[in-house]
Amino acid sequence: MDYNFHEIEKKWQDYWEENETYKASDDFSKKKFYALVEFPYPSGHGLHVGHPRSYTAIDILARKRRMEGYNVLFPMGWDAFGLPTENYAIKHNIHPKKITAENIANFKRQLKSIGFSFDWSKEINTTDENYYKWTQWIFLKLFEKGLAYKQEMPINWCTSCKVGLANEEVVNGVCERCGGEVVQKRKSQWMLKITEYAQRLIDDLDEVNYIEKIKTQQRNWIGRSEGAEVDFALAGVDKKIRVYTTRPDTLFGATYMVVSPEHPVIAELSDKITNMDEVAAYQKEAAHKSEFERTEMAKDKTGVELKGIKAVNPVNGTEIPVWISDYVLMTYGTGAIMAVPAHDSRDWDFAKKFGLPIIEVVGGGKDVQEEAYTDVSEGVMVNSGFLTGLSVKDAIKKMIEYLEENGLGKKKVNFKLRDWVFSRQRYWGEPIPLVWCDKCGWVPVPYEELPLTLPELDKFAPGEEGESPLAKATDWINTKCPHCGGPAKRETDTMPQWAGSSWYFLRYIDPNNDKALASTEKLDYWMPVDWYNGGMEHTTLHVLYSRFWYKFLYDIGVVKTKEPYMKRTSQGMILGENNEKMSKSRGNVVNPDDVVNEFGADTFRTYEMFIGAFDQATPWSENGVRGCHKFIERVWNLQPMLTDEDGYSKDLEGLMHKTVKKVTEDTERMKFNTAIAAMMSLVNEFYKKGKVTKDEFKTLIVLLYPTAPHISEELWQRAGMTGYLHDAAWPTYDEEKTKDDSVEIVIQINGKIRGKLVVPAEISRDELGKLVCDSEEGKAAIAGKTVVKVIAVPGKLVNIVVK
RNA sequence: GCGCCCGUGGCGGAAUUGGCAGACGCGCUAGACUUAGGAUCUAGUGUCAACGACGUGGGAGUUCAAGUCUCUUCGGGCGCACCA
Repeated sequence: MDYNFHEIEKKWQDYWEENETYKASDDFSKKKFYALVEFPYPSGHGLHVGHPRSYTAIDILARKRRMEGYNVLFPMGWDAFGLPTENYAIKHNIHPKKITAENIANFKRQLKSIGFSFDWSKEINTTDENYYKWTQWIFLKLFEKGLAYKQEMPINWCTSCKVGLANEEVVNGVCERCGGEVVQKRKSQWMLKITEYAQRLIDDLDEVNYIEKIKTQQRNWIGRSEGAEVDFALAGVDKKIRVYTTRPDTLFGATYMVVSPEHPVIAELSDKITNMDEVAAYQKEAAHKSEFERTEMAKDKTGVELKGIKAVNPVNGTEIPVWISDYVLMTYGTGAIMAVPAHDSRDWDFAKKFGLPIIEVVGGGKDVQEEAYTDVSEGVMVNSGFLTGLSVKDAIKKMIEYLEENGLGKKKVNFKLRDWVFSRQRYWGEPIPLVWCDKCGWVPVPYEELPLTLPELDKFAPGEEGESPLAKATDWINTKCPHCGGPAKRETDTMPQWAGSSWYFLRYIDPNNDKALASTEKLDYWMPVDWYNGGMEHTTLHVLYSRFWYKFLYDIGVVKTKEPYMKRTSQGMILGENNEKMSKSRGNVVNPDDVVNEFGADTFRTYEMFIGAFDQATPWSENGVRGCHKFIERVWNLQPMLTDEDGYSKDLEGLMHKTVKKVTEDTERMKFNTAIAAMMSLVNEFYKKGKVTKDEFKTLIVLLYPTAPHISEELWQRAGMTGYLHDAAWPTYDEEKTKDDSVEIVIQINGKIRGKLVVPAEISRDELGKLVCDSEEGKAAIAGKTVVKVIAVPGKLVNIVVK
């Protein structure tokens, strides 16, 4: 009766597949549970041990929900458009479609070998024409509603991928994907107006149950701030410069202005500016700096005064100089600021460097000539005319009222979030279904002509200047305008990888529908996703983008809820044995195939969950894997200890109920490591006794089933239980029976442990105190001293304070 | 620089509301068995000058009682990074 996991795991994987055990039901009268994990990008490297950490966790929850009577949808698919495949295609001159198919086959084999309870009948692939037809459909809807627009603008250009990047894809000034240098390049790009949804993307976070860290990151990324726009007149010129400030209260302390080097006012005033050569040189210098250099330069401020120009402070009429500096960004606010060096550290640095005046307007801090006073929660306004004496909070309110009454400015909310750069000059992505007609402008490809499929090419590399590979497909490009019938050209840009993943969870619901992205009936039943787990790295990319698309689909009536995901959790990273990030170059990569072959899928799954706290990074340990394998084998070897007795034996009844409670609760809290520890302890108890009743064994393997499904099913069958384990119900526990009749109480004297006493569990505070004081241990401790106080905590301890 | 999280044995990590620190696993030690193995079972395993004392990065504080709360400091991680 050796534990032959190869045989057992194959047997049950085949059984589940043949019988479609985990197929979601179309019975919409049942309560539903939509469990979702991020679908993988099928790279050539195969599955990483990090993928199964997320998948096993949600698989455990999906299996538990089925046992609790839910109709569960737990699907899987492939996010298969993307650069690595395309780069491989370019290098080896193989069609990306072919590479994608091979990679998917490998991923699928690996996932199946681990025994996840995916409903494979719902499998999707973002590169399927019948899938991206609907990605294109959503894009056309966005275009129709004015949320997609083309604009010439400076974009983040990855010099290595030769592709434009969204702001979200630039990390520390380098490409998020390849680490290549990112420079600014002017290009005409398709943009999506995610900014129009900024406020709703913040507000509706209140309605969902994401872990707090994710909510915070989303809020920070959207970056809402409240303040005011203020117009500064220019002396002797009929022109105004508008600034945005979150601190209108400090307006009396504005001693100069700064506009960004790209600000249009500079060109408009070029005949008034007396040092235009110097200014132009600075503009040129700023334009040549890459994003990386601009952030590197953060320490030392540079700038040039616009000589011949003076602005007028609207509240006190003072004339103040105007400067240009690249610390002011054209992409935020109005591209111009009022500088208050006394209460802003950046302005302070600039003022000190260029000898500009510093006027204190909020009192109560240190000398503003020495340091900017920015934390003004306690401050009171000084030198500020009608604001003097007010708190900062009241001063902000009063100043906004004043500005609005006098037509000098108004209250304004700003966001850091920028519109989403949606064009990629690449082959392996969804073609943007638009046509350029010289007469009609941008015309959408008619819905009935979707999908607009990729043209067949034999070379996939982008042009040196970054033009799309599609630009070479002349037969494909030249077409007729759907509107006027005249000659027209297709858009050659494709969509970014985030397009397909922004709505994939909707397609799972109805993957073969050719009339709609999914039927309304099915969408209404299954949405929203009940529990979504994935990596932290997708918080400001995928999660934000997909929430935006979902809200748009809500607005046009496709879906009925405001938010796609009710709950979002995140797993920690699995590191190499040396505590470093797993990577080929570090030589510390663990291949899931090797673990499954040597120890089996059940051991692999158990270890993935036992490795450490689910949300924290933890190093891999082969000895840890062996420990879990030993546990699985110990469960197997309980078989000869099985008795014919029914029910729980008297001495283990409490422990059985406690274990059911612990595993049930810990699973819901994603404390998988402690749930497994509880099962290990239970098995240890069975070994100590040398026997286990049928019902005790049954409870154990039901609890173990979500974590280690193959061995559990096998043991269920071998023990002669009726039916199949996957049809069994999740065990219940009796709260009363989890409580012991008597408990051991710790006796403390002045906080030090001096003894222990077993007392009845149900006992009042007073009784407990008395009982302990009257006990031998208590008496001994008190002897010869005065009792000052007795603190009794039922079920825990009694602390006697003596003198 | 700002914001958030984390510092617990030789290691991974436990510890609802402040209430026996170190569950569970690894490793280590000893024993049993034996077809001699990376097998299995049993027992032990925080530290020390050891019937006691000390112990959750360091220092202070609140409390009858602190890993848990407060302040401070050091170390590590993540996020944002000139966002006005």
